[in-house]
Amino acid sequence: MSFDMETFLPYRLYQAAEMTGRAFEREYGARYGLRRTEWRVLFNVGQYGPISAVEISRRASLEKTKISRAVHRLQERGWLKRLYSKGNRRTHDLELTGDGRRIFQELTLMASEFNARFEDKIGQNELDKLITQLNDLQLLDHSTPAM
Amino acid sequence: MSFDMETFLPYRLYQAAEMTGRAFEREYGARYGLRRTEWRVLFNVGQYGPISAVEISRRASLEKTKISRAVHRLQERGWLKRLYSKGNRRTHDLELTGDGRRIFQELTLMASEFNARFEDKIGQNELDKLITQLNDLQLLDHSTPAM
DNA sequence: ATGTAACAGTTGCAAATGCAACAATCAAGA
DNA sequence: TCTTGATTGTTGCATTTGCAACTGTTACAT
Repeated sequence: MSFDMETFLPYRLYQAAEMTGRAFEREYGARYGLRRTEWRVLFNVGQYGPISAVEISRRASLEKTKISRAVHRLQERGWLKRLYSKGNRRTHDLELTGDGRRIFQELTLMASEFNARFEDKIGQNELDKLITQLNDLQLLDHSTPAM
Repeated sequence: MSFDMETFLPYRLYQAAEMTGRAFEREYGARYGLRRTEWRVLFNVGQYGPISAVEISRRASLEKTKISRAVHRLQERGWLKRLYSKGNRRTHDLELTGDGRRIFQELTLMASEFNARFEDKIGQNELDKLITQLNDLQLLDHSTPAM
């Protein structure tokens, strides 16, 4: 009876993710034909690449089938390539192409401008604190089933 | 170059929402056959009902087609009913049935237990502040297309 | 009152997603 | 070596979603 849904974490976070995600999508979506899954993969490869799909999955909490499909599409566009050089033939690392890096730079610029819009609304300290706490949350996620 | 994706709000929030949402889903999903959209609607009707679909859409940042479909399914299960009593025939309020209220109580119990697990991990204040700010921004955003 | 726009809810359909199953590869012990 | 189990990535298929278009209703300006 005393429970207030507005304090319920999954509900709140979904709301916030939905609002910010859609807002950002309106900006980049018009410019590039990028889906949300695709820029998430692109960002990960851009920032952490060369990196494998599984590693992206772990980092970004993305399902591996999503990644697999996003990689194919990004590859078709020539923004991403696979590195088969490793000894392990189950996996391969992913890396941005020249075009991919160019898009990545533009996107990160948009992203930091987007972030900046909230910084003065929330206050840098609160934002930093929140992000740190969200990072800690990830450690609690032990049993990712099919990812 | 100085941009760190881990500070990017839509990315971070998506991760956190995904992690917590899935974790909670593993608990209630086994017990009831509820999808995420459905419990969101159920929660809103339970807490704010009688309430219309549009009002839920505004509150919960849920697309109205999602709500429409979720309402149909919840109605089939007998957890939710429509109130046609109002003068305005475009819309109607939604309300939980007796069964619906029972489920709602069980779910809110699970939800507050779930929250309790994270209480010391995340600052409710920061999240509250963020959501409030996001809500304020959404009011200025008149171009929400189909919601 | 009448036409026009806005609104609430629904539906059609293409696209995205989730989950299980799969093939290929590797690891590690009997 | 051989076998069992894990790992990585991919596909098949059913379900869910997003977006636009639609119906029916109301508001509102002229």
